[in-house]
Amino acid sequence: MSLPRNPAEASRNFFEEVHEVVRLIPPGRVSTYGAIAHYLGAKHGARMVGYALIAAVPARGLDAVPAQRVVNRNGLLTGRHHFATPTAMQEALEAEGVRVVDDEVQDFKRLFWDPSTELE
DNA sequence: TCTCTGACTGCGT
DNA sequence: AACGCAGCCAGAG
Repeated sequence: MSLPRNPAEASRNFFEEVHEVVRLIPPGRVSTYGAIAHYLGAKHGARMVGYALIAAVPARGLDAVPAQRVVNRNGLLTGRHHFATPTAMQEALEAEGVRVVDDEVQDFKRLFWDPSTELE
């Protein structure tokens, strides 16, 4: 599309894309900021994906945007501090059957869900 | 308008 | 293998 867009609208659109991808992550599976950024064309840094989630949860809610399923490339729950409580992210994951020990997703390599591969 | 910081990642030393 | 640096873009002071 060649419609002129304001910067504010462009970033809002990016947020929407992130929300949609995160929503596609199956329960009990996890993905990473970098994988999502790569799937969206890697135009935006992986940081922007995380930044989008900060706005995503308060706006759409954890039910609409399961942000707990997005961790960093090491499988660490780096964003737990942004949840209601420090343990909310871990509890949400464990409720789906994902084992979390010391802020680290167990069996991360097996549970990893890459949108570029799984979603085609 | 400039500067700093941040739910990150990959590459070079 | 470990550490440091730069790139990514947006929002706050």
